[in-house]
Amino acid sequence: MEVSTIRFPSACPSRIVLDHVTSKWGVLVLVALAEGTKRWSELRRAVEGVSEKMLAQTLQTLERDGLVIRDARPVIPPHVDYRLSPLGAELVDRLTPLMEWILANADAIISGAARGRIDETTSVAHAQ
Amino acid sequence: MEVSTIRFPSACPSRIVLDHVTSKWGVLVLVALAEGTKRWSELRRAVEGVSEKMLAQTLQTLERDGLVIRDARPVIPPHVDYRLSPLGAELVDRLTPLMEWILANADAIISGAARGRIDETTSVAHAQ
DNA sequence: CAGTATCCCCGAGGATACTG
DNA sequence: CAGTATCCTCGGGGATACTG
Repeated sequence: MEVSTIRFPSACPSRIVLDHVTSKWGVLVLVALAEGTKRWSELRRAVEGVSEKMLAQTLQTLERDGLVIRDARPVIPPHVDYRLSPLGAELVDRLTPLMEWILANADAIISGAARGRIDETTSVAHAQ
Repeated sequence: MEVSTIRFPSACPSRIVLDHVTSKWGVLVLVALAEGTKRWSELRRAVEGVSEKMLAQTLQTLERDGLVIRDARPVIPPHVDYRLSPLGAELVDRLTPLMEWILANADAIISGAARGRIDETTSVAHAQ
């Protein structure tokens, strides 16, 4: 269970990728695509609250990073599909457990019940 | 491997927690604390590039969420320790695989080599 | 349908100075 | 040492309008 010191030097590609992935909409888009290929309009609905500009920007970033694949079919009306690349799928595999944990624990955390969980392992903590 | 539709409704506690965790410094602080208890000054060094204001703010948010425990000892000079709560440790368990993956793949992603990995599963993709 | 193009605002976040 | 307090900037991100 030793994590052996994960370091993120500040001027490092890892910081950039971290920023892309943890950008406001990045995680949500990636998770939405975990279900499979989706069209633009489906994504807009799946990622509740995202604006057109932000969806476009997020998708472009993820595509440039090689995490998402854009498949535009030259028909009228336009038909564009987005899906995870193999690399993106790997990433989402690591993202999903995190998302499920957050969904499962969010209510307790926000309601403040989390402080009740500071049990045996805690003693004099945060006397503050 | 079916993820069975993870949904994040926009007006939901899960979005708030997600924002806290994926805040610019949230992930980095949590990962830094994965190694164990750390003092303020150690965190400042461990989380390279963080300002005092942002470190304080991030720690306060994480503490309010019950993910981090603050242990202030009333001595002079002041001595304050931060560590993960049991809940925070659970979260970090899900965070660590993600961070390690990002560290391992960041260079390839940023350099653009990622697009080379679009192999057999891809065919006509992103004619762009 | 699937996007750009613009304009604009607010607040996340940085720099600096100060304190118990 | 471990923080506040204050000021200020910059760009993330929203609203709206337009297009192939």
